[in-house]
Amino acid sequence: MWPERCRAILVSKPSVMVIYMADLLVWEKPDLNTLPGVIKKAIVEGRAVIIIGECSIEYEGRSASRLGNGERILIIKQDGSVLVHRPHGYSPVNWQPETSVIETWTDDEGRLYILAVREGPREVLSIVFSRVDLAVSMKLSDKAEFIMYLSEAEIKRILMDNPELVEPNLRILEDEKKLGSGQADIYGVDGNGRPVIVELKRIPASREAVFQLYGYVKSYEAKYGRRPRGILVAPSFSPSAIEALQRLQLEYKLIDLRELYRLALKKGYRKSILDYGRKQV
Amino acid sequence: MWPERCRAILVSKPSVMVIYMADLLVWEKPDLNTLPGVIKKAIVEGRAVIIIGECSIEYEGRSASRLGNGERILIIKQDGSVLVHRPHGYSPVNWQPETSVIETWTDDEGRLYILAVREGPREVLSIVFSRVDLAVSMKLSDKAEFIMYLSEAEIKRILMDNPELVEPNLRILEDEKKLGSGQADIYGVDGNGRPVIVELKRIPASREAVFQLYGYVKSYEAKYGRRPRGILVAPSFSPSAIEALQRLQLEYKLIDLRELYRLALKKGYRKSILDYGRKQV
DNA sequence: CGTGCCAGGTGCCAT
DNA sequence: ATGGCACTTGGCACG
Repeated sequence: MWPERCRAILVSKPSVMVIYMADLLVWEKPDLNTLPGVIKKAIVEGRAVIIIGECSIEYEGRSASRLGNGERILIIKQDGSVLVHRPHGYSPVNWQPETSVIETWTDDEGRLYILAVREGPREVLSIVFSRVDLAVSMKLSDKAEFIMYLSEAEIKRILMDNPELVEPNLRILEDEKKLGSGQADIYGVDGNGRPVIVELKRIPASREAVFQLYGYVKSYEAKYGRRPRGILVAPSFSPSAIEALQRLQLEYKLIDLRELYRLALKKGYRKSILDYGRKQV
Repeated sequence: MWPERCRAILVSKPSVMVIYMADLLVWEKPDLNTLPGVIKKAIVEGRAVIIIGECSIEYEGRSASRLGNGERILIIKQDGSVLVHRPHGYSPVNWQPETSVIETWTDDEGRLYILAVREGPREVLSIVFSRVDLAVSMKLSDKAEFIMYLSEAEIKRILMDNPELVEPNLRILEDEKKLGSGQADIYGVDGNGRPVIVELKRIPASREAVFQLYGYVKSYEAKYGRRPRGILVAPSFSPSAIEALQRLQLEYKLIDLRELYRLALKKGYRKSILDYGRKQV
């Protein structure tokens, strides 16, 4: 049933085991009393910890939550970030961001307490394990650079190199022009010398985006005494966005992300992976 | 150095091991060729998989990204959701939501490929492991109910039970009144019979919240021919929010989340955990 | 530190 | 499916 190169070891009752390798330690069915030491040592040495077992959770901070007993995966990273994952879904059910300080101990009944505390705002995450099936401690080395394509920043770069994609004869004057409390994505002048403010969205534009653009237009008008054109650039527009655009006398321009991506691919000589596993027709 | 109840086993060269328990299997330094079978079997049986090792990642979908070799933690959950975590931070560096379909194989050079593909929108996540230190497969049982306190929904419930916290003599008429494209949090009438629209924020209110409220007020006016009062209720207000409130002739009301939480505690007989680990003064 | 704003935002619920 | 919006949003940049 299992690949033949795997050996299977049946462990019928709780036991404790450490497999020691270069930088990975594994405890199977550990005595919970040993884990506070494991966790503290890991944190001191910059190691990450994974604990799999049955726990209950309380959180209190900006909000508050409670979760009864269940089997979950806990990850404590080197920087103090904590994640608790249930068996389903993308999001952790509870977590603590990286600035948290971790305390851990066991009580008389052998339960393992893990407390992740963060200040400003004060938030407390309390995890109590009644049973641990597996604990792993590891030092991860990961120095690779993460490269993101098609972010709003990259789209803006493409549009600023090719302003005719927004409007013919548009001349870019300024990137991230400060206006009022925020900053306009792109500022320039059109073929008739009229100032143009461009707000760019890489996702379908909602009414919020229109208000954002409107705020820049109003700030510009208040500052320079001249009403600029305002153009919302996005791959699509919600009905409420279009209604608001018309009401506030603003313009909009569709962009085709695929087209922009082809442009980026051409410039960067990158190969698409989107066809992986696609059904052959 | 380690707690004395732990046994340490030194593994000097790659080997393959399975620890079999009720519902948890562990492979240490597995031959990568065995892992596609492990993963496929896990998915079929509704088990989650954790793989720790060195991998590179490509993603393409709504955006696109690339990440070179590094040591990471991969989680594949029962529902097809995939998370890849680097050694630092709260967020996974790459992921795939729960609807993804997972394919996995190895190539001639023994590298492990894991492809998570999602449709609508089509997104492809490709993970290639060149080395795996640990693989875990487990069936997690977690039926507990997650209870969230102090969400906006709970705050609204408290305010609707105690409308005087918003304004004396306020009478609530409607919850989530549909107005235009969105819906106002609370709708009622004040002591003088004038309609009141309340927009509630559980976080510091920004200018966006003011525009949101303004949209509801305008929609109400357009629909009923009468300008209602608009009250923004929040724990604090940004300067730009206050400026916008005054410009648009809207009102605002501070709420004290702690006070509301005490109310909720009193009703729910819950005990705060915020004092855990706080320094004694 | 707060303020503003993007994010492959995610999640929930509505039509 | 799309729209509207809250979220312990997280994350970054900037003053």
